[in-house]
This record gives sequence, C-alpha cells and structure tokens, in this order.
Amino acid sequence: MDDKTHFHVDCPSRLLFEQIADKWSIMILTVLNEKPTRFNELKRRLEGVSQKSLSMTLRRLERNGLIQRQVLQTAPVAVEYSISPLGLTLLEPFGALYRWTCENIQAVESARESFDRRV
Amino acid sequence: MDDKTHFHVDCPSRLLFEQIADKWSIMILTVLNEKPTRFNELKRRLEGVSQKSLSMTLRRLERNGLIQRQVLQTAPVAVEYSISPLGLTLLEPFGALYRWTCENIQAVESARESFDRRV
DNA sequence: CGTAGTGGTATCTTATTGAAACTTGGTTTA
DNA sequence: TAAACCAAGTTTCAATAAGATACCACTACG
Repeated sequence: MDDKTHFHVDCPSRLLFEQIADKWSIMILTVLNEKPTRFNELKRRLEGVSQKSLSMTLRRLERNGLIQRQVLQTAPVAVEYSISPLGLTLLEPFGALYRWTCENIQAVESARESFDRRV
Repeated sequence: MDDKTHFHVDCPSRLLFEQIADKWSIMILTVLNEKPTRFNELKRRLEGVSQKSLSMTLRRLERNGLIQRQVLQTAPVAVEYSISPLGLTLLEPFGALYRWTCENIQAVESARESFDRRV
C-alpha cells in the first residue's frame, strides 16, 4: 500500500505520446514555424515521409489545434498549412527535448556500444 | 532550390522518437526518479503496461544509458532499476513536455471537438 | 498531345504493440 | 513433501499501425 505516483490510463502522458509527440509532428511544427508551407514542400523538407504519413499527421495536428489548414483558391488549388498559436507554445518544450538529443546523442551512442559489448 | 531546414533520415529527432521519447519511458523515468524500483512494482505503478512492453522498454532504456539494472543477490533474486546520471538530465525536457500537456490538454480537447463538429 | 506538378486516397505488405500463456527458480503453506 | 505462489521475465499469436506503392482528378507547360 503506497501513495506514490501512479500513472493511470487517462494520464496526460498517454494523450501526449498517442496524439502529439511523434517524430513527424516535431519536424512539421519546426518547418511551419519558419513560414506557412504547402503539402508538397513539406514532403520535400521531410526526408523519407510517405504521403500517407504526412497526410495523416497533418490531419491529426489540425484536429488537435496545433496547425491550421487553408485552401487557397488558386489554379491549381493549393493547400497551405501554418502553425497555430497553440502549436507555437508547443515548440518550446519540443525544442528543449530536441536540444537534449543533440547534446546527448554521443553519450547515448557510447552507452549503447558498451551495452552491446557486455551482452 | 532552398537552404531551409531539411530533416534528413539521420536527424536527431529520429533517434529521439525511435529510441527515447515513448510513453512508457517518460513514466518509468519519473518513477525511478523517486527511488530505485523493482520490476513488479514498476508494473503496478504503470497502469496498463504489459510485461513484454515493460521489459522491452527497460532494456532499451538501459542500453541507451538512461537507467541502470542491478540484480540483488537476495532470495528470491530481485532486480532493481534506477535512473542514471544521463537519465536525470532527460527528466527536465520530459518534464517541460509533460507540463505542457497538463496545461494545454483542455485546449487540445476543445480543438478536437470543434474539428469533429466541422467534419 | 504527353508530361509534370498539385493534394491527396486506396491498397497491400510489413513492423510494432499488446494480451495471454508459459518458464525458471526459489519459497512459503498445508 | 507436494501444492501453491511470487519474482522476473520470454514466447506466442492476434490486432493495430506504419510504410511503400499505385492510383485519381485536376491544371499548366512545351
């Protein structure tokens, strides 16, 4: 019997990782933070993303209010995605995590090598 | 032709989300930050985790140098997991992300409701 | 007319996740 | 002394997600 931290199934961290913090989201938000960007330019900027993954991630980001989707009535039709005010606030914690990775990638990799040597 | 941010396949964010930032990791590190904890207590503290997921996540965290695994020669044998110095440094950016979620979970949910009404 | 670019969707295949059962080895219970 | 039990996992199998590929409708360009 203890009153220690207990992570329930409705814990925010579940929402976080199921809906928000995936690898494409962080990259998309970073690109959109520079300027509003269209579907195919996003695709070119995110090496290795499939159209399906990009399309699904964009829809999820839009649904969660982190980006906005706007159809421009040009010919041919263009679709422009931009970061929302809510999305902007997410960039800071994402940035902290991203910087952690850059700073510690070497430490992680050498830990991994020494683990693999031990096993 | 542009010199804008381009996310390559070996971008740190790939390592980050493939190896480090999953939902179980953040919860495990938070628990281990309180005190070293054994396998089954971890399992009890993380509602809904399967033994396999827990076991695999622990091994990955250990391999990446974020936690330490120690076998205690008691009877019966116990295995104690504890956070490493490197793991400690990760708690700060994880915490920032976690706090963002807590603070903005309402905004995300109402965005989602209004999206679902529109569609 | 053929080709390329726009923003996607549909389909099929391969990983990943998760639930549930099983394992190994010691331990208390009856 | 066997029955049952707990620790810390592993194995197996089914469901889900992710990814590659193909396709669609439309427009512009040469």
